[in-house]
Amino acid sequence: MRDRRAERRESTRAEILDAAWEQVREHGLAALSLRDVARSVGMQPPSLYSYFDSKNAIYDAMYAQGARECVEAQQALKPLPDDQLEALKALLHFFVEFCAADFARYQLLFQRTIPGFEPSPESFKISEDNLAEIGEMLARSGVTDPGSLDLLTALGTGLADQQISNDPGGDRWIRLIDEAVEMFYEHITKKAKKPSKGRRTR
Amino acid sequence: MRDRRAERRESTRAEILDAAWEQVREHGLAALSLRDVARSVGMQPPSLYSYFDSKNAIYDAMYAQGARECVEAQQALKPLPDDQLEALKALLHFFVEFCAADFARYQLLFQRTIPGFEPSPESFKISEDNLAEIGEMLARSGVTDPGSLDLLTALGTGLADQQISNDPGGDRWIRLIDEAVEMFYEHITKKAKKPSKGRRTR
DNA sequence: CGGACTATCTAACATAGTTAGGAGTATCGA
DNA sequence: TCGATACTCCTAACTATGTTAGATAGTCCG
Repeated sequence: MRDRRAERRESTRAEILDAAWEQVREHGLAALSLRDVARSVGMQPPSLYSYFDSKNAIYDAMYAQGARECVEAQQALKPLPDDQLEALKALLHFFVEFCAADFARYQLLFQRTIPGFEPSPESFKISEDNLAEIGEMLARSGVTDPGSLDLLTALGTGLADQQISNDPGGDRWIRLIDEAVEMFYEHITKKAKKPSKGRRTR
Repeated sequence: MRDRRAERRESTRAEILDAAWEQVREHGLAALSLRDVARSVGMQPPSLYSYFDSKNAIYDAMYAQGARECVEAQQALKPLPDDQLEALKALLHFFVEFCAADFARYQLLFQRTIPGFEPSPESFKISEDNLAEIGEMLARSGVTDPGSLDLLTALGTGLADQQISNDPGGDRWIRLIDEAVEMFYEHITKKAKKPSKGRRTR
């Protein structure tokens, strides 16, 4: 049975990634040490290279893993409430809470923290597809024009960033999500009514 | 003249910091290499230790420098427009553009990117005082309650983060600042009119 | 059993931050 | 002016990092 081998290999890979996540959650994303990872799975450092081509390959696998977790968490949202306002609230809650749940993962997925590391096209595609789907969800919730989409994105990332940076474990910014979405929703509905293109204000 | 020495020392420190900034802007904040810095100022690596206690001490000095730059850029805003809406716009423009102007500086000041580095109390105080002053400015512009302040903070950091992460050199999110502030301002003025504490919506 | 494949090891290399200790030079008090 | 002091800069070396090369043992298949 050749599968036995592949299976064992895959499980060792997973073990290594688990150890890496633990490391990274403990000491910071950029502080990942191959030697410590190796030690914690009972190997010598060079042995890791049978499973990953480099340290960045490990980061890449972690990125893909994190992105897949994001997809899963997002699937759990479906079906979205019919009410557009509620749907938006649900989406933003999902995003902020996903980010706040794991700082290292947040950094890996959404910040350019590690010099020399960029997710591989395959890994990045997971995020990209996910983003596209969120875009569709938003479109179905009435957010169509690019500007509004950017604005909502900024609002979401801002809430997530503040939450995880300044109140990890708390809910200071999470509590603001509903209010923020209401503000945003009122704004775009008003904008839709009077599409005064040439801005006259001031 | 003992001053001569101190002066020369100070100028060498500045030279080192300049080299460090260049490094960091080129290769990423976390990729700062003492050896390269030393080489670029014409020294051997250990010689840097006459000027800074450690690599983190260099980061700390850079942090202080960045924070001071932030203070300066902010002073240039005064006097703020009397009109509250315009004042808020000016403040957010200042912040987003300050962030977008230098990614490495942004990371150093506003993200926890480097494991093991925390700004020293003295350096952090610069940021803190600055933040306090921004708080006052906002209060004078009508943003008083903590929730609204947090909301605006999230909006600002979100715009800045999206701008510098996804459109460096462009103005995609900068263009949204005015709209975002208008949205926010309308929201808080409306909230002030009917302070319905117990939320009844939904 | 023999041969291929694979996982793992040890040894070693380059580079990183950092420390120790010494050589040379400017500064200051007497 | 002279000797002591302090300071700057150096070389050498230590530890830790990611990574490569090459050898060794174990496992699977014909």
